[in-house]
Amino acid sequence: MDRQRTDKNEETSAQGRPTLKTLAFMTGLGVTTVSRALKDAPEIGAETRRRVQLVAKQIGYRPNRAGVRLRTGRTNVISLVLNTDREIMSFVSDIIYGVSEVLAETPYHLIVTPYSRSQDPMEPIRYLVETGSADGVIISRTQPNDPRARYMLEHGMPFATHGRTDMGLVHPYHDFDNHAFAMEAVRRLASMGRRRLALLSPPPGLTYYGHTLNGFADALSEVGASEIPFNTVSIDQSIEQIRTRTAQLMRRENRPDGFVSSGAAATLALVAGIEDAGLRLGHDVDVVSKQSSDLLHLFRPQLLVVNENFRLAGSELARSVLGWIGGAAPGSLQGLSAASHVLSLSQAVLV
Amino acid sequence: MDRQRTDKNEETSAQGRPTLKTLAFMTGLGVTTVSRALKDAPEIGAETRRRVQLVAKQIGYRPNRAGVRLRTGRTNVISLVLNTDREIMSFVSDIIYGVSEVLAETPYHLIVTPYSRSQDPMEPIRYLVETGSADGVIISRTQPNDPRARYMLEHGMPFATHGRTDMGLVHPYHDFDNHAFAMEAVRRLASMGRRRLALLSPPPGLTYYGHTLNGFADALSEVGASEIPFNTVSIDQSIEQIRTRTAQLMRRENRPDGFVSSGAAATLALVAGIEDAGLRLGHDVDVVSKQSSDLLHLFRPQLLVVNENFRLAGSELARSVLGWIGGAAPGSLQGLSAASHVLSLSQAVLV
DNA sequence: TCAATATACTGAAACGTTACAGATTGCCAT
DNA sequence: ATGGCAATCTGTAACGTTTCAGTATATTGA
Repeated sequence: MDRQRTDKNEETSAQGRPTLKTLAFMTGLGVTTVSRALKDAPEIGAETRRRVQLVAKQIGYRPNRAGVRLRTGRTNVISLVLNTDREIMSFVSDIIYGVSEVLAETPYHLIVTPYSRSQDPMEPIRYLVETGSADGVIISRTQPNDPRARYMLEHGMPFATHGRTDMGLVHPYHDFDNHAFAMEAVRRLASMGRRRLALLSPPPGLTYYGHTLNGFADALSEVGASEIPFNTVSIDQSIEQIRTRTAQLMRRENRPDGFVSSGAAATLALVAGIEDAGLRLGHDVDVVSKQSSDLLHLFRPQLLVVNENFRLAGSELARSVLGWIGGAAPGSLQGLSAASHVLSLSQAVLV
Repeated sequence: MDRQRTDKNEETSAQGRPTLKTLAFMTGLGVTTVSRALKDAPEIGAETRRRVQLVAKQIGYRPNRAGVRLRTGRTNVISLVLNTDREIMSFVSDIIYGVSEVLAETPYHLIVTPYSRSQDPMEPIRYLVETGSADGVIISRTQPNDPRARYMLEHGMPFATHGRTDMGLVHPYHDFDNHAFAMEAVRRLASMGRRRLALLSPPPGLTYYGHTLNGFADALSEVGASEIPFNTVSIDQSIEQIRTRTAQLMRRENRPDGFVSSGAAATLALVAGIEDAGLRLGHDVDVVSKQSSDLLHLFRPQLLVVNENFRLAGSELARSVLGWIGGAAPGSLQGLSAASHVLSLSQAVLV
């Protein structure tokens, strides 16, 4: 009996880390009271509440995530679902930071749930919903009729999409105004005297493909320019594909004198193709490209750019999911980033 | 008493998702037996084991993470700690995918724990260790004397570092052989007749800064070339900084005729600076650069590159942490990626 | 035949949290 | 006095898992 290790309440001895029981012992209260005092429940006396919170802060109490999760089902996790193959590099990095920025102020952790080419995009979503591994989900590469969004809506999993859907269902999203981008781009090219324009489009299938195409078409008729079809490639094709197709196109009789490109990496390939055909940027042809980090003007000073801020998108998406989880109406959590005007070298500073 | 909802074991009614209790009911065994059967414990009969595992697979049983975590303390989480400001875009995206690839085969989730410029790099580490939020940690931007590594070692938190330390402590790491890279780069430049070489170095403070400098110096003396000091900038400075400093350098009397650059984005700025000074790449000066995605040759075909595979690094790091968690000796979980030979345009294909 | 022993299984307790259903106290109206 | 009623506080159970300390049955050795 030298060691009273048998004592069930081992408050006195070396604790790993404080729990509600520790706090209860220190304050002389019951764990229930402590639990409630910490979350500002109304039936706790004002002084008790303050006292408990003070002690909790002093000893650095942090609720045990597993305990909370087991009891309540809340995971305090937001999952970002990413495609391993096709996702843009800067997108991944910026959006993660954007999301993190918002989550940092909250008890939420960010878990990254990847899926690869070979997998059904639904698979990670089903996993998250079935196992209840997250309180909210952020997805990208959104489609007009997106089964992932439909599924999560049906199963009551809060989520936000990067890009809009078009299924008549309402859910939070954040989107870049690609319609406006395409229009601005065409207008700019037209103002420079370009009349035969081609579009290096987003991947068909994604919603913003349509937005971009429409903006492009709307502006074409507005300015009275004509389209040179270039729909054999899109920005998620390989560098080599884009480059050779562009070169082919530029060697044709009726070649474009202006391009609108929806992706920065693709623009590198596009310009390479143009130059392969012996043509000069800013002379024979002009290119307006979206970019998400301010590097294109280093590549070719003649490039015209519109900046898309993925970090902002990440923050907005995070705020949206949290909002939905917090009970806000999903319809009130939708946002569109306006496309800036087209910037040339001297103006190109990422917002 | 129409609804026998009061029945404590509600096995019969609609379950949310199967638990051990569900399995126990279905098999007619106790939960303990089921739990053990699922993890191939020796004291379970062979047939029972098979039967339980079959049923578990059939109904898609997945252990509840919160339950396991609460009981055992194991989180089944690996945390990737990233700097929000300075981390390279492609690094973030590739390393995440590399890690994910390995974790996908396991019950582990990947959580991203960011920290920003304003924060102490130790803060996220302390958080992870104190709250026990992860079973293993991956850190980057490793320093020769790295307090994070020391802290985790002291507190028994398994981790792996991207880059080596130099504190006489042994822990898993994965590193790119930057010494070899610098040597190869210098040799190549020398073989092209370049004699006055400058180094656009990694950020001082990080371990691979030293490795790179040593490799550079070793090769210089090997080939008998001389160094033009260029230590006012490093690759994590801003594009503008690098560009203007480079232009300044290139306007000097004794300017370099060859560069070794440790980062792709920095190389863009470097080349811009070179051209600002009116000099031509491949003519007045040659540049060997590391890159992690195969874009530099689109930028300037004359660029010489060495590829660093961050995705591979991510996989290796993940494997290392898992290995350590699994009980392997930390000293056996260290790896070095050999630097490939310097590639010119025609050869430049990312491994 | 009996005990010893191995084999195959089981119930109860615990991890830390929250929700439910009380308890205790003081105060007020009756 | 007494009942009623806020205002505060508390014990117990439960979430799903693993571990501890068993129990029951069959098998063996004497």
